[in-house]
Amino acid sequence: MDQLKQTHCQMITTARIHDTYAASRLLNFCAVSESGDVNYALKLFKSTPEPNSFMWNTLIRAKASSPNPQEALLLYIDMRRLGVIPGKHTFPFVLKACSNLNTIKSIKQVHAHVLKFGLDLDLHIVNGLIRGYSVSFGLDNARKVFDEASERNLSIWTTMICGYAQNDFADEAIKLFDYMISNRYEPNGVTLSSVLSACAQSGRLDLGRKIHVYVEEKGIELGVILGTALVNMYAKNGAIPKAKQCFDGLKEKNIATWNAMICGLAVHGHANEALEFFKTLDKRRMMPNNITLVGVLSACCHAGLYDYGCEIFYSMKKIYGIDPKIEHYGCMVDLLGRAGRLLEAEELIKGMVWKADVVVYGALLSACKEYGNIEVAERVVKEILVLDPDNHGAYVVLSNMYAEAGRWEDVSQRRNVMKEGSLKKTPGLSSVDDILQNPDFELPISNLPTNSTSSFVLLNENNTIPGWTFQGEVRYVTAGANVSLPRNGHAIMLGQDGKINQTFTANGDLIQYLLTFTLSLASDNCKANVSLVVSAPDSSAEFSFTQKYGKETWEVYGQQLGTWGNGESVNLILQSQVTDTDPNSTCWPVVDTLFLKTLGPLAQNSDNLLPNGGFELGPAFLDSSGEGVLLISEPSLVESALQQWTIMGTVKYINSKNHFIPEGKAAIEIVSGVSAGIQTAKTLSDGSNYNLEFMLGDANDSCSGEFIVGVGAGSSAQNFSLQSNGSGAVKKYSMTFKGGPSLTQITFLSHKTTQREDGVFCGPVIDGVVLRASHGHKSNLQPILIALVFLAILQMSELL
DNA sequence: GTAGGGTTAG
Repeated sequence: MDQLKQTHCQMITTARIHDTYAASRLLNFCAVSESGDVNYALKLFKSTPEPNSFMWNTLIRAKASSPNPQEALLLYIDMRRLGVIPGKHTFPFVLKACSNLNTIKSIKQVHAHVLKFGLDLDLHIVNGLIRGYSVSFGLDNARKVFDEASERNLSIWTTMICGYAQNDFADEAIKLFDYMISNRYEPNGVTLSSVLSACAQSGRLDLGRKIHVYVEEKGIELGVILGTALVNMYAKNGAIPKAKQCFDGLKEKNIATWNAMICGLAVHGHANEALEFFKTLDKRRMMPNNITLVGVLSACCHAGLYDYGCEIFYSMKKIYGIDPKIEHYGCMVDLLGRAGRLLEAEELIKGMVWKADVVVYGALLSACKEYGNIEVAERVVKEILVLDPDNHGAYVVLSNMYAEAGRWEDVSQRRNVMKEGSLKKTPGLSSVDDILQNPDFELPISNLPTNSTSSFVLLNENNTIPGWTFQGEVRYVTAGANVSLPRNGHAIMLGQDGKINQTFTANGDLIQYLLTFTLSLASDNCKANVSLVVSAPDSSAEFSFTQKYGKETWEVYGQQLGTWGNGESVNLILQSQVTDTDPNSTCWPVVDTLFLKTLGPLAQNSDNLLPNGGFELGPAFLDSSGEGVLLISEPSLVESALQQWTIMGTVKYINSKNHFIPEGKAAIEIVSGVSAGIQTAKTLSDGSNYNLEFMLGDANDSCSGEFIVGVGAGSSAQNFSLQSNGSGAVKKYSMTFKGGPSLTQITFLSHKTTQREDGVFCGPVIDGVVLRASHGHKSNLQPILIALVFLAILQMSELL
């Protein structure tokens, strides 16, 4: 800076300072260099009569990574006010500022400006947008930018993968990584750091190992970040010796590397070793940070080291200069709670400068449960419900505590409070509830023979099953050598005239109930044609095995039971039905793992005329529904399990956990071949132009071949095809059509039958169906984005 | 003359 100042003087005395180009070089050094001085840069800037866009960019860049990133945004606003046109270098810095801001969410407004200046094709800017949305405005938006990018490079893939990993969507991160590999991109160390983090979160030691081998084979340098990610991956997955080996082998370590080791050891019950590592930090002249102390305190919790934990907690400010944050208090509440010091824990929470959150209270509630302290638990539950009115878990814990203490009146009172809706559900959101009793038949029958060799025990009046009533031949099935069930355990076989039923009470204003369940057959060598009939007061559907739609011996089905209001009593009946008599048949239906999901009123989406065009609203996925949930033919819009769509043939409702989904968390795979598909209808204005957008893809389920989907909209029809190699691809299509006089129908029908190599029927994936009024002129700016621009300009002018 | 993506947490 000394030399720079001398040069600056020379430039002033020789009037060269008026050469804006030369002045900008001075500014650049001050603003960007490690040995620079941002304040000096600001003075220089202010003394420049007409700073050019380079100077603006440089200053915005400096402020974007400063402790006050909002100053970068204010500079950008000044720049606009003075009429300086931002360029392709401006927005990466402005977007960086958005990403670095913790509180103000400005990404959407900046996005609007990017569009306004026509810079949305620039890859650096696309990257900045994805990053910005990932940290502040939701992954769905980030993914939308990613999906709609005209072109992608490794950085963009990496940013999106990192976005998932950092937001705890490890499975999504890994899925996208797989997809990236299938698109033949070669990951580098930056990409792999994020993927390793995802492997650590989701227990993917297998993939983590492969990445380690890949890194070694490719000679990718194990720098401190990639090295730390690797150590963390091994440590979190419990491969402690391997973690240590990597740790020792790293040339460079920082505090994060040590934290990965300490936290990994703490989590896996090696508390004392974690503390040993912690004590070694001193010798390595490494300074612990707040995360280190979280690890140390949690190690103390796990090992019950009450005194040492307290010592660390009460001296951390003095010794390490770290103020205890809510995370540290969380550990302490846990530590005190485990030691039975519930009142002290409660006092500790009251004394915090932060507002206690659900995690802190949750730790205390667990301790209350452990020690049976109902008095404290009641106070804690009250606090939890203030913070999170929908927290059923807290009620359940308290209710169980009453039950354990024999306070049955309190139990039923609690239940009533829940039913009367002091725990109100938010409309439009779905929830999965424990509405049914014994829904997976794991509460055993009254006289389950302990050493019985029989896997099928006949129910009778002395041998009943909790929660259910039954008639006819009903058998209690236990998984074993000759019976396989979704979660092992138990299930119910419905034999001759077999029927089970259960009554539950609807709670909430007109809520729709969707049932998911698994169905298998008691013998895989079936002659007779037997089906299962599931019925409720307003609906009935018949399920039978016709084709193989998954690799398991059971299949998962979804059905809408009906819509009921508060207090209505619903009788759910499951019974066998013989459609082709064979008295020697042993081929009866076996049902298991029933799951009820409720859906509130349908939310309207302003930029899509079709509600549920993304198929996000449908039946629940079971843990065992890796192959998706089958929806059978249902011609009624009102009775369909897939909101707003009728079903032809059989379609599979698939989720992002187990399949490649073009958008959001769920999609439809048309599996039963020719003329199977989905249909919806909408009142449109007669003769007006509309635009229908949708995505056609494959589910990454090895379903390969040519997919042909016929799309009908009003009186228009068109075929769309996709050559699938079954590894997760998607194509976006659109078509225009005219609205009809009454209801206009929109139909997606498969024109081909496809089978996987293992014989399983499969087919095209449909997702992201968007219907919009078309305004005639061709614009690649979508209406929503145009609206966004106007909104943003309005907001910006308010700021000014 | 200016630019992008990464590790650790109750």
